[in-house]
Amino acid sequence: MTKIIDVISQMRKLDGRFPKREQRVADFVLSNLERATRLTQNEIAEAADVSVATVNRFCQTVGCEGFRDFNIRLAQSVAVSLQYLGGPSRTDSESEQLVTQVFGALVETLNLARFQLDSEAVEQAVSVLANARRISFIGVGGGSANVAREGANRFFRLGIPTEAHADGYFQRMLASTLSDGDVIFAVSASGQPAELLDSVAIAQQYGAKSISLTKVGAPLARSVDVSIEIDIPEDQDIYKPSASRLVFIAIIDVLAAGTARKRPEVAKEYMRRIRTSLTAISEDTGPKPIGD
Amino acid sequence: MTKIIDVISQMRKLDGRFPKREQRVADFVLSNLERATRLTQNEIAEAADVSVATVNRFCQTVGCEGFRDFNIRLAQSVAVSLQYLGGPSRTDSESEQLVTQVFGALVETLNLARFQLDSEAVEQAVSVLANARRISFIGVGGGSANVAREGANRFFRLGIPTEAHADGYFQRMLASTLSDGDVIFAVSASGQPAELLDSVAIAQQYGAKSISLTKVGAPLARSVDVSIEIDIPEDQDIYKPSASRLVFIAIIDVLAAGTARKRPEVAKEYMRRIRTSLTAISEDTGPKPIGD
DNA sequence: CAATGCACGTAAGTAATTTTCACTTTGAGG
DNA sequence: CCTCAAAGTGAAAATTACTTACGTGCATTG
Repeated sequence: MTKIIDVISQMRKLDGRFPKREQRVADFVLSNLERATRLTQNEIAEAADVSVATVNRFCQTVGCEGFRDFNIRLAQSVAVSLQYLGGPSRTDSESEQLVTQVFGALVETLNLARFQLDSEAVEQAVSVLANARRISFIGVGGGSANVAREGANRFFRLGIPTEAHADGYFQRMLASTLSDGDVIFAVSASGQPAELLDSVAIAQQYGAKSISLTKVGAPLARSVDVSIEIDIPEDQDIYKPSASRLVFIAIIDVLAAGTARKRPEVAKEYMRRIRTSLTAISEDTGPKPIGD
Repeated sequence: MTKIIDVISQMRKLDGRFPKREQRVADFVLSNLERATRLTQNEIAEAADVSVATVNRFCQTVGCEGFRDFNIRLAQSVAVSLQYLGGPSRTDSESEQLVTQVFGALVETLNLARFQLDSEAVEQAVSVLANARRISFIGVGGGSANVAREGANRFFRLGIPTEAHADGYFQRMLASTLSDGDVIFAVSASGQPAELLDSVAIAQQYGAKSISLTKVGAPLARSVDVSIEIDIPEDQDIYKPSASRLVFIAIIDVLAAGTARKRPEVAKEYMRRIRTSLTAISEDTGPKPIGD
């Protein structure tokens, strides 16, 4: 059996060369793509005025195993096509384009970042965070400060005392109150602010562990115990949003999820609930640790 | 019958609140999305170790008419998701898997949100924002307050005076100082906080325009001039990565990008000024993300 | 004008889905 | 602790859908 990736193209390819009655089926399906998706074999047969068997044969001609298979593949092809077509008979308005552009850029950047993430660093960071008695997130400047707040907002839900500060002086003072078992988590898109470098140095001096989330090769990255580094091409077009903050927040999410998983009181519930598309979509590799 | 946009999100939304046996089905399907697509009802029942009837009921619980319907919808959702998740990256390491999971979920949610965005509302919001003399972002609770800050952080770069407040009393007082030409922008995941509703009402009373970013059908949404509404699977589970905030921020990005487009000269000049004020601080003068 | 091969529909056979119904569990209120 | 109502569940019947086998007809070719 030939493995067909996209039934719609396959139908188009064979269009005109189907046996007479099967051609009728093809005609009907191709001109009623969305509707055909919801119909049964019988209904399609009736609509195209052919026998049920012909419809079934049509499915096989097209490369599917039978109607069941065809139906699923058609639904998928249609769903994918609709993405590109932006829905039935809808012209993209300016604002729709805007939305598509911005979201597209974000998704693209997220994907890019995903493959840059050093999983070893993530693992180390998670292990530090999971054992933290207290986590102080620091960041300066609107964006990074917000990411720091987001971090505090996320980790306190895991039962770890957290705080976030954007004030450079306060950060330094705070750092000097940390000690063994505490963690200082510095966020910076540039990785250069002296406040952060100072604070990290002070915290380390008093025995706290340090983690940074910043760009590749930044001074900050070199000064911490665990460094998570991302190189995101900042769009020079000022009208395009910078995706870096979003990526940072996504990474915070990853760390939080990983930490939750490591915390015993949380782990069980977490394991049951956390479900995301990718593990599920890519064929499962082994017995799952998840079960009720 | 409820109109379901995306069964996967729907399943996630209800995850944890299904009847016991149906939950088993949900668990299985969510962890084997792609595979589930090709299985029959019987096979799924067997795999989840429940009766066929339960599987069928599960489909209805999720908002589908029956298994057939569910099967098709699932196939479509999966197909769409696969588009954005890139190739099947074989990851063995646990932390790599974690990264993929979290990022995958985020991307999926972003994608979902994108098609929900009412472009007309976006257009209206942009036009209001572009003509604003001043924008006050308000939000309460960790997440929404952060989104509000993010909004202020984004729009002040376009040369519009902005501010963000998370304090309910302050919000109300602030609202009473607004007037014609000002804009109050309320952010809320739930759309219910009295602080926000009050503030919006007060601001409107004094002639300010109001915009809200919240969930579909929320009280807040009904009380404003321009409402941007999104229905994302609520995170009942605090251990799950919360995509909703990310989506909100993405939408803020869209609005900011749209607004920037409407006032090109102004925005450019302000961005330049901000950039120079930053380069004065750090030695690096090369192009870099504006605002740490 | 056979003989051959393909196309097609009918109908039988098989499988999957939906519905029904009776039994169980759960939880609220005595 | 009991009782009752409501909700959840599986077995099996009923329905519906899909697949296959088979025979007819039609066109092409030798």
